[in-house]
Amino acid sequence: MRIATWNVNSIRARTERVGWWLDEHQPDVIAVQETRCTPAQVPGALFADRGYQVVAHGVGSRGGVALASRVGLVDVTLGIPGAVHPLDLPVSISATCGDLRIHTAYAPNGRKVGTEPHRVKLAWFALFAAWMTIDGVTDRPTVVAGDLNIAPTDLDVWDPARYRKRNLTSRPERDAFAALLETGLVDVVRAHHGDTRLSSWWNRRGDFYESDRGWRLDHILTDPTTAKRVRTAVIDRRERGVARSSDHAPCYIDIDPAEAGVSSAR
DNA sequence: ATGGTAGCTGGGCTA
Repeated sequence: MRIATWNVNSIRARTERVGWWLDEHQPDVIAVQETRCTPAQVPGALFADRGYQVVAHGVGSRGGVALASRVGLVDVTLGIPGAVHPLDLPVSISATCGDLRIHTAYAPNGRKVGTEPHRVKLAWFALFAAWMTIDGVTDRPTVVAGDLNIAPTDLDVWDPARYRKRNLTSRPERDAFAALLETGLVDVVRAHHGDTRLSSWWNRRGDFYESDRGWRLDHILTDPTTAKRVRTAVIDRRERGVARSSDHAPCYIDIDPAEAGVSSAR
């Protein structure tokens, strides 16, 4: 089972690249962030022609998420149940795909430490973590995949000292990320790459990609039992270097089948 | 510390 996540920075501008990538990498489920369109504007044939069901959430030209699956797509929840302004953001989708509970999110960017958008970002993380607990992340095979807009450690920033107190890398954001993990989730991409520096996003401006000045903002987390079944975890940085592609690289994991007779419930 | 680009939108904002 292959689960992918990709911030495409406009699904309409990226239809050709996403189609190529789906054909090449054949994910069973793909979580998409920054669709930058309404659910009705998501190009349906992109997914339907390849056998995927798709559900989307978002309000228009900014943000927006989608979840596409060819192994089933049921029990869908858009956003976080019960969230109220300013935390009722259309930035997450939860659904059951085959035997996996999948959550995708495009976390608020936060813009700048100390601002109102940054406070909303931190509060949204607390609420999202609570939603993960309520939905039972440790009770069934679960994957959380998306652009969480946090570089969780110094290994996830090209120049940690330069950005230590800045948006994406600040202490409060890293605490928020750690609190999300404390609901019972494992950062399986980091777990598969040891202490190597990793990036999933490179600023389009200047030569950030060419000089490998990037940040790891896109994440795939699983419950501990599923984490043991993860065979590979890949950040497809090559795709970031292709003409007319997104500023984020696609990421995916391959999950081995559960052993017969071994329950994943704990 | 600043500037650089891309996308949506039809000027400026967000990332």
